[in-house]
Amino acid sequence: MDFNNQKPIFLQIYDLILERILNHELIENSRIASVREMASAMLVNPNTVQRAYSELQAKGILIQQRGIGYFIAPEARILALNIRKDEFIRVQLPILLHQMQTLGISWEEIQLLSSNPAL
Amino acid sequence: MDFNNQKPIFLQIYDLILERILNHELIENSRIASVREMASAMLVNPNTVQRAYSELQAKGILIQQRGIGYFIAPEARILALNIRKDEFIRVQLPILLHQMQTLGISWEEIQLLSSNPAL
Amino acid sequence: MDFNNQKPIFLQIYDLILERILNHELIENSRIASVREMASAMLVNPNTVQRAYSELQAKGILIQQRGIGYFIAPEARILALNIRKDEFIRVQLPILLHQMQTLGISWEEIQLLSSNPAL
Amino acid sequence: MDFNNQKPIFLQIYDLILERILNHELIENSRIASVREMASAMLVNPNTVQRAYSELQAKGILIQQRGIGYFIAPEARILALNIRKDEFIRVQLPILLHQMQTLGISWEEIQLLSSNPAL
DNA sequence: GTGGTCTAGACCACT
DNA sequence: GTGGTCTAGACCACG
Repeated sequence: MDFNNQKPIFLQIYDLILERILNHELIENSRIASVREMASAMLVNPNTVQRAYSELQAKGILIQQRGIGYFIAPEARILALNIRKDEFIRVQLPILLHQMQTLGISWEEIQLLSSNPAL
Repeated sequence: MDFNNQKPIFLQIYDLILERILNHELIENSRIASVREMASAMLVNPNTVQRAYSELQAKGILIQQRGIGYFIAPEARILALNIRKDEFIRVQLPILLHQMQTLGISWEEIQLLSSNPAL
Repeated sequence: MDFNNQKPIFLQIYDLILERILNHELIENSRIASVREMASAMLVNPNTVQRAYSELQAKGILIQQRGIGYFIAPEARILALNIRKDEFIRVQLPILLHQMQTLGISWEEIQLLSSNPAL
Repeated sequence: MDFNNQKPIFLQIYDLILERILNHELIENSRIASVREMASAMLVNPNTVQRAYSELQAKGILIQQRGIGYFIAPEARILALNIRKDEFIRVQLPILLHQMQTLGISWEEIQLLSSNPAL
């Protein structure tokens, strides 16, 4: 967690969970840490975690079981992939292309820069 | 101007001016519209334009001549290019690479997607 | 049982039993499954079933015979009908009427929609 | 506002605004009271109003203009109507039909009850 | 124990 | 002034 980031903490948590699902660190159908557990693990207020969980539930990534906790949805990974991929194509790719054009950078240059170990 | 965007308006103006300099729509050494002119043209609060101009001045893109107005710096275009390129390499490229990895997208796929006319 | 529903599980059980009495699936004066039996049949915490039974007992639908179990009250069906009908007229009908007014839906429209086989 | 209601306050506010748009009490394109104004008018915490506004924004009913406030979206009324109508057909109508069946109530009876002035 | 909501009060960026 | 986020702490219903 980066508290000095401009990105809201609840979104950082949201992204972190998405990432962990993609990484297979969080397994479908398994239970995820309770709101309170996650909050104390991340040194964050439970409300903040709650908000991240709610958004994930709204997207179908998490499923709440009353009085028990949140679970990773059976189809969470594919959903997460689609959400991320969709956002990538819809938002980030156009920006990338636009920048390449105005900055006059070619695909060759980018791939060259990408092989820089410092990244 | 997209006022329903999450990007601050002053940053949108900032980017717009940078863009216009790169496009040769704004010529080095020429005068740029006054804060008030720009503000009324964009239906925006003058404070907002002021902030964009100030940031551009801090980066050396604009030069203020007291009592006269703001001018495009002689070396504005090359500066603008460097600012953008630097930010691209330092910030955006690493994110891009990370996403490609977690989403399992290859350069070939990206270039394929990029040729989509909808973008 | 729909555990991903916003309706509390104990209420779902409560309604289910009422429904079965109205359907003649549960017969007056007969014994209903014990709390533990019902709980394990429904994969639910016994506390949850207990609460449903208690509410039904409070309304006179179930009768507890200590050490033996719960029984469907002799007049359970008529009671259930009245409870439901009363709640319908007191609570649901006014809401329905209000919605019809603000949404501009007429009785004819509703009856038309109702004949939709998808419902 | 009914603080002793089981329905969350933020949802009550959400519904109230929807209702006012349908009633033409809130006009499209006009500004709605600021979060703080609404909060003090309703004797409620600003966070609670904030949440209601956010949900309305997510549905396209409200539009935020940075630093200025929230506005009723141009197409707010039609959107509100659709949201409500959709929910009515998807959720409430099936329940109504089901109840009519189990309670043995006919359309004639309902319309008779509906003309009761006490409602 | 679980999550859901609310308040009070704070700090921030933006207009 | 505006909204957005966060914390701390409380209370509630549910299992």
